[in-house]
Amino acid sequence: MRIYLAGNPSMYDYQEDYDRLYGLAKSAGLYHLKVLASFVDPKHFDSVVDRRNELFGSFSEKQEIFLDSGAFSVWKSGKDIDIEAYRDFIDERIKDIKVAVNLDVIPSNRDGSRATRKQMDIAFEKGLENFKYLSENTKLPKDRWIHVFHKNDDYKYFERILALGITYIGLAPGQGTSLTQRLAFLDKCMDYVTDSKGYPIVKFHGFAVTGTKEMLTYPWYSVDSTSWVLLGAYGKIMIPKIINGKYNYTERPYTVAITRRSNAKQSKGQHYENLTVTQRELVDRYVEELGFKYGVTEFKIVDRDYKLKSNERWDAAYPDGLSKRRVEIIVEKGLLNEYKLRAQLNAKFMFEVEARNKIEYFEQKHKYRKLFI
DNA sequence: GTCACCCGCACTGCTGACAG
DNA sequence: CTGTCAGCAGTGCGGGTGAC
Repeated sequence: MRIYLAGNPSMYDYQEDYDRLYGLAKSAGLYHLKVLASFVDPKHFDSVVDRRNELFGSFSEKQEIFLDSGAFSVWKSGKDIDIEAYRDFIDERIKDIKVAVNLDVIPSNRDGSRATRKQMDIAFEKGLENFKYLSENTKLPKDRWIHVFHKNDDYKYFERILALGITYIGLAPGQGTSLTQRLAFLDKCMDYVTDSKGYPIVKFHGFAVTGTKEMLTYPWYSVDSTSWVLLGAYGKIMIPKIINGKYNYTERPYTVAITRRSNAKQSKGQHYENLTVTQRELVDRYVEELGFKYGVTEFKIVDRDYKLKSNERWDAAYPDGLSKRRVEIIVEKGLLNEYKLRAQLNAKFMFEVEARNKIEYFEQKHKYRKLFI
């Protein structure tokens, strides 16, 4: 399974961040840094390529970019994507694109009402037309185009998709739905993309498959995940469980909140400061082994109209609700005060999952959920 | 003709919602 | 956490209007 890192484009603003990320991927035994970029944010795509170029020279195989068309988010904003612009974008950057997502047509109405069967059929056919157009009119070969099957799509569409010889299918369980619903959707999809024994018959990609549970339950060819950045943004770091004295990357990791501003501090056991001495030692060891530092951060209360210095930032709330605010002073950069560093540390977990979660894992474990129940 | 006032328009900046 | 974007308020300018 390939894990494409999705998420905050500003992760690639600085070379040192890219270098550290690549270093961590390499330390997990991976040869490629895999990144998901979206057509709607060309700057993201280009800065990822620039950073790679700076590290390895003008062209290198050390990176794979998964290009998302962004059809869903653009549709949500009420706009349309120009298919010719998408085609040109791809041809201009063909060297750096490993795989691209078809410009799918979203069937449901923007006001949230459910589309009729007829509207869905039309949207599906339109999506297939786009697939045909893009795979025939760009330099990207057909087997590197993904066609997406959405949460509310009719399962009969799978037969059409497969009959057209599409060999890479995206499964989109949808955001905001519960884990149970997501797993139910994916179980059903497995009837179409795997054989009777549960082995994949085509490649399939899991869109926004963020949880370890989903990642490890199905024989994905690839997934994309934002959890490394998001957890980092929420002030958390991912620490692998230790089983028989070794780090384990097939179980859900501990997520430990470490920032002093974090609200998770109140919820029991989740915050670094609430861990037992032994647990804390394990976290410290992991952080140190990966070459990260906690850093030093201090707080002070100031007037509302205080002007921040370059090493300062506002803390979330106004402590007295009126004239005063709290400022965080970054004395030394580290995991405590830099979300990018936390995200990088979290990416290491992803890299290790990917390095271990080869197809053999599924063969040995005899795959997907249905068989476990 | 001059002045005060009003209104529309473009622009700026703030805020909240939302996504990655 | 950070960036983006829509929506809204505030500002400032120019032109039109009416009172004197």
